[in-house]
Amino acid sequence: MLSDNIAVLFPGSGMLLVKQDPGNVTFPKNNHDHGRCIAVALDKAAAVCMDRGVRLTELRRRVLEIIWQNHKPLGAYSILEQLRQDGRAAAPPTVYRALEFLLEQGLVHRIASMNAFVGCSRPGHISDGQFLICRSCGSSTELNDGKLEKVITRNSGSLGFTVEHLTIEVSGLCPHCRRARGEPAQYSNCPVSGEDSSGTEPT
Amino acid sequence: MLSDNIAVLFPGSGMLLVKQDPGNVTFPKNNHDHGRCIAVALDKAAAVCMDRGVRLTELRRRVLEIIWQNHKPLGAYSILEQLRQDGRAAAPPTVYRALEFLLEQGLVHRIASMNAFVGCSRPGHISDGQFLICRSCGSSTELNDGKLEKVITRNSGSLGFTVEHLTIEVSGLCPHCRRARGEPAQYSNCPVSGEDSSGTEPT
DNA sequence: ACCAGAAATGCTATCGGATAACATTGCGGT
DNA sequence: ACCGCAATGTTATCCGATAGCATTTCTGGT
Repeated sequence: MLSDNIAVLFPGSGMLLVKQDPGNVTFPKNNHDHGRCIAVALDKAAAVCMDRGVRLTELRRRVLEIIWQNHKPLGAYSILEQLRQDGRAAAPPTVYRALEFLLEQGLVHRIASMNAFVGCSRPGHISDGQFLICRSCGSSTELNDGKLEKVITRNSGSLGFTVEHLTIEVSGLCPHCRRARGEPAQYSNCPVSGEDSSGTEPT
Repeated sequence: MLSDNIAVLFPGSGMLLVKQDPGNVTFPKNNHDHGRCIAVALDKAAAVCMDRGVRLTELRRRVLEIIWQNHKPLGAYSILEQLRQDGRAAAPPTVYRALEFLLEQGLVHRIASMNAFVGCSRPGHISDGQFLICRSCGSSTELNDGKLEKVITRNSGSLGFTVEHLTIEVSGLCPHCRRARGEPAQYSNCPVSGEDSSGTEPT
């Protein structure tokens, strides 16, 4: 586990010490200090960009800030709308180019199942991550389970398939929404039954 | 492993014996008998629908057939175009309603990362499946790894998250395309390094 | 300080993906 | 034959994404 350092930068050194996002250690709590999430994310982003010699322009920074306004994946046109509310001239390419940059730098993730974008909780790390997305409140949590990625890569490899990119998105109910519905904690209420495992190598 | 039975139907019994899709036991070969894939898929679909008392209309059947013309996920508007080439009146809702039906019956899958649709290799089974999609040739293979689903469900559950739907899509290079590029078999050329596993319970 | 080239942004247009709302057709049961 | 409902046709509209080109802004070299 990482220690509790806040974004510390060693420019040009290729080294970067970052802090775990407090909102993502578990599922984001309704009452967490989200201002801190934003501040940390923007700090980390500045650090990563400086470290890599790329430019976190005002537009890009602002788009990142908009995405980080909460933990819910946000559509490109919602971002566009907010840019316009800033009084800025903006068209779709404005947003998509900023997003392209942020994706390249690993500062945001694209949630394919929603056509939306969410802040990366571990910028600077190269990983596609896994996402738990609540269908009720829309919040998402990023996991980075290296073991899971290895298992998939290994099973794919046994079929001769070379993995380049993983999309793993889980939709369901987060603990808060489940509790709000009076449903008890449970692991078994999943329609995805594990009835077999054909198609993959036995482990 | 299932025996090699071809689609056998017990109408109304709730039981259905189906054959493994020969094109999907491994990654689809370039020279496999795809006509058989199509015939089997359409037979299975008819069986599943009869079994469930739902109607596989001519339109729905045709859309399924179009999707099964190969193992490459197909966009809704490509389907639309082909329907029109049939001389049929068609607009987007025509396609999307047929797709909605086929998805509900588990006859096709939606590939979120491509906004496209592909035939289900195990119709009648309830599973989201996992997909290996070649970025070079576009072909996809469906896996159904119950263990993988269980691991994800369990890890999510340990965070209090109830899983309802899994999206697992892997993009990369299929064995045929990799070979065509002269790249040797390998498991390690994956940018998704397993550097850690923060965010999930240790197993 | 200036200039040239490159990077970033502005802008227009267009395409693909998806759905809402309502009209019409067709099928099954009585 | 009639009714009711499921399925399809039709129109319109919205969101997501990108191509292509013009303009501005930044950066590095002199």
